[in-house]
Amino acid sequence: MGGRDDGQNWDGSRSWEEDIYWTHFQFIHFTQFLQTTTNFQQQLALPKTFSDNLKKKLPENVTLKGPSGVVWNIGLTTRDNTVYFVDGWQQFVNDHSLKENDFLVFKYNGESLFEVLIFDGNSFCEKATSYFVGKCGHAQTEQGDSKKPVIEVTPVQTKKRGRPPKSDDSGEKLLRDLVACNKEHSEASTLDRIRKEDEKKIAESFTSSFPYFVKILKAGNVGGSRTLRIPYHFSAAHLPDFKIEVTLRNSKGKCWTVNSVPCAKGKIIHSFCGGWMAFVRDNGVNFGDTCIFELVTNYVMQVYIFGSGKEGADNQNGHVKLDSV
DNA sequence: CGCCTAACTGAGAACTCCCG
DNA sequence: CGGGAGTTCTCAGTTAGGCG
Repeated sequence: MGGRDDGQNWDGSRSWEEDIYWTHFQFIHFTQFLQTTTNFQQQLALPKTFSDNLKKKLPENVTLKGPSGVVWNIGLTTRDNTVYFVDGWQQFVNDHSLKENDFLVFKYNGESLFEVLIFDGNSFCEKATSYFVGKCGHAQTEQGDSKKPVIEVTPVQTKKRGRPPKSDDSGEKLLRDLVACNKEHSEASTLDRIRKEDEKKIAESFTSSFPYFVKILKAGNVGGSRTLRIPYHFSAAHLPDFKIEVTLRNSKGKCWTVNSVPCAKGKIIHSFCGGWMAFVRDNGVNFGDTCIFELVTNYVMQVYIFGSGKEGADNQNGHVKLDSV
């Protein structure tokens, strides 16, 4: 994206392709590198090409939506024909711990919303912590009085089903307490909503040419029944209606064999059981951790583990573990 | 709009295995 | 042989969506 090397003319005459792009495309993307010479901690200049084509449509206040789904209200100002993010931008920078050489990808929806992806300028990979801002106590929300980020309240899933946690369940209560300790916005969301939203966001942010599913582990997955239910659609699409052995492989290449059993009458809904606990133990997986299961070949799954719910004391420091084990 | 059913999930009971 | 750990199976509960 953004590659414009064909010497187009930006002083008023646009090619028809450009005209269609700027007038008809629903989403416009651009990137910005953060350089201390541009004083990015205080403000961020929008690309002139972008603002020249859009500035009449830009409102005075816009919304930045970070990878975590949390949104920030940002004020715009124009100086010397350049549009800047100003009011609220500093908060966004602080909350995401942005530093020099990081680069951001903005997706503008044509109204007032910019969705932002954040990349580390050294590793050229996305900043994993950006997905947990505002959820693990990382965001300094109390600083910004009127510009506190807020959890965007959206329908979680088109098919949100399942039993809510019992109020007196000790395991759930423990996890609920842990989450409450680590996040600023705990009052607004039920544990299930948070979990489903997280699963959805992680699933959306994770891309693979292989089929995959995301699970945030509950206490029962690593204790209790010591099983892991595979989502219906994944089971139906990729697994047979009989018991199989699935190989789970971590990033070090170490493998575990896990029994995958269809556990609902007449339906292909698999659960991991035999061998699952060995995988949990050997990889130090705890409840609250997020696992991505990527089906790389027949019954061989690459597993990525993101620790988020465990070791609450660690997370209070703002260090979100991102270890694909 | 209300009812009904299918889809989906979590929880835990029941069962099996293994080790001391 | 008993107890604990691990595995399998079933049930209860919620909700989206179809239908009258």
